[in-house]
Amino acid sequence: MFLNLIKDVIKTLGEHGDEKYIKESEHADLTTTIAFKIAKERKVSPQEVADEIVAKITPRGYIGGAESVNGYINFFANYEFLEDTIEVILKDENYGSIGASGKVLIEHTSANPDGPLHIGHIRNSVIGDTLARIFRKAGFDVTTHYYINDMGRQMAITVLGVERFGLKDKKPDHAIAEAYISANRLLESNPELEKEVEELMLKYENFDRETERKFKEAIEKAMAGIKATMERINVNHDEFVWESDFIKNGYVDKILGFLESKGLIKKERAWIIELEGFDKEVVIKRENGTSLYVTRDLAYHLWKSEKFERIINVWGADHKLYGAQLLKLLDILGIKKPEIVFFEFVSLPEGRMSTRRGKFISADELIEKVKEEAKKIIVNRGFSEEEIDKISEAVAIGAIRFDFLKVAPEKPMVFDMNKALDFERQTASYIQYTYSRACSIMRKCDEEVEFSPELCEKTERDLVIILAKMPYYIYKVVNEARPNIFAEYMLHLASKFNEFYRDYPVLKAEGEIKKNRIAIVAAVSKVLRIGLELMGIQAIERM
RNA sequence: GGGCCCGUGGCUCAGCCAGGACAGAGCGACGGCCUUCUAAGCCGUAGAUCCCGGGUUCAAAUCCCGGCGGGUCCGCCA
Repeated sequence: MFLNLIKDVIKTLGEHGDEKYIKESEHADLTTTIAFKIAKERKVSPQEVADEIVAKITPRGYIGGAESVNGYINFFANYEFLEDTIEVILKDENYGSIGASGKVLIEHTSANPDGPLHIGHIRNSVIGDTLARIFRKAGFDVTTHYYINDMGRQMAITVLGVERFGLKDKKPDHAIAEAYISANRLLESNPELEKEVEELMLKYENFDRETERKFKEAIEKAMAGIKATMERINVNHDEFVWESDFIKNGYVDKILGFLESKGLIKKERAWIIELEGFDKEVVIKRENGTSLYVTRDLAYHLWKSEKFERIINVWGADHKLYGAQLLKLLDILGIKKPEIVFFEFVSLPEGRMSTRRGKFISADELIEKVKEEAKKIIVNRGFSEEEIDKISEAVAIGAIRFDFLKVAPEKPMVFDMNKALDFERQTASYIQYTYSRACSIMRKCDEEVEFSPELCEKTERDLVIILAKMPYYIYKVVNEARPNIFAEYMLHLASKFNEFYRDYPVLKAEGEIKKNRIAIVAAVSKVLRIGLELMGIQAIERM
């Protein structure tokens, strides 16, 4: 809805209607700073220009009025806009869609199957999964991928570890991690075992059946655990793609042929490509004839480009240089390039995490701890055991997801367990609580719903405007791939509703006023529910 | 050493791309609000050299240059 308001402002402004200079404002529903730009060119005061523009324009569509203040041109929505907003929200189950279309691939998480997901992976999952949810809502046909790096050195070491130390009887991904960590220790004190690792890798790439069986078994164990964790935090993948598939299906050969035909490959002993603008050359085939990660990844991207219109990868910032090289190579080959969403590392107060060294906080551990803390809060509220478990699980998962989601991807994070467990600062439960407050009102009334914009007080009007903005934020996330701004939006909405809740009684109101407020509460609860769902956070009706 | 990212009240963050209306939230501190729709809520007070120094501009947290601090990358690893 808000997007329509922006369109109407652009129409109203005519030749001065540039989206870049149209902004949200605390002084108006929308404002433009275009007069400042024009004033600069003409060397006159912005106020003059703004006055001049306002005098000329005729408000169109949803624009109820325009004013010139200090060089800003402010726009206000009319009653019709408010009315249509509530109507659309109450009627449209798919509120938030912006009518986008096309096939989009989002690859995220893709953690090596050598242990459980840790809190760094969670950041990737949460960003990726939330983007997927929001893109879907926008209207895109989204497919999500988890790319399983089954061909790496770390997998060979894992297999070695499983062979030497076996697997303990615990959650399979944790058991795998233990074997992997032990194998790394063993390797450190016995460097001669390197040969064994190399041999495993070589055999795997050459499809030695027995080796394949061992790898597959270890990987599937790890993935079973990883999948269980992801399911718990509401992270879904449509497909799990194995790196080795791209050797088997011929795409690696295809990409090598492509590169060769472009005359890019320098065949020394290994196959090397020199890339303009990069210090180091890229090796795409080892001396022993095997492929490298980048080779298979190029093949994967060729495959992606054939099937999808838009490709998004969610990667850790440590892959930035690699990503730039990949994009450059794809560019040279004329293959559709992915958009890469980089996120900075999550570290612990004592330093960076490492699965190999066993220095990490697993997602499972975090979930359990946060859940215990959440339970403490509701244990004396008269809920049944079952309800307590359900609510604390929903609250814990919400808290974890929101904690990662609300921080801009480019910000490095230092994870603090005490803060993760502090429910005073948990903003997800604030939104969930706000939703259950709205639900509580809805449960207690069965009156008619009838929205009357002219009856709205300031807070109520503000609230409706915020409701109207949800599709606009979806539009922004889809364009900027920054899901944190959606989290911000949801907080803003919840906060405004709580203000309304305090000042405007619903059940005690009468007549038209009551019907009007019920309409507002109904719309708010719906938008909160949809918004929470988009963040992968459960909307709970009682807490 | 070079590339990239980050540096905003005591703490955690938003705002920076497309410069403009008093730099916004939350936590923490202090003070208030439950015979009234769930107080996991609300209101108020205190608290900011927007890392530092230059520059561009009528106007800089935002753009440019130079520093400082932290992170990260620079494998015939993935």
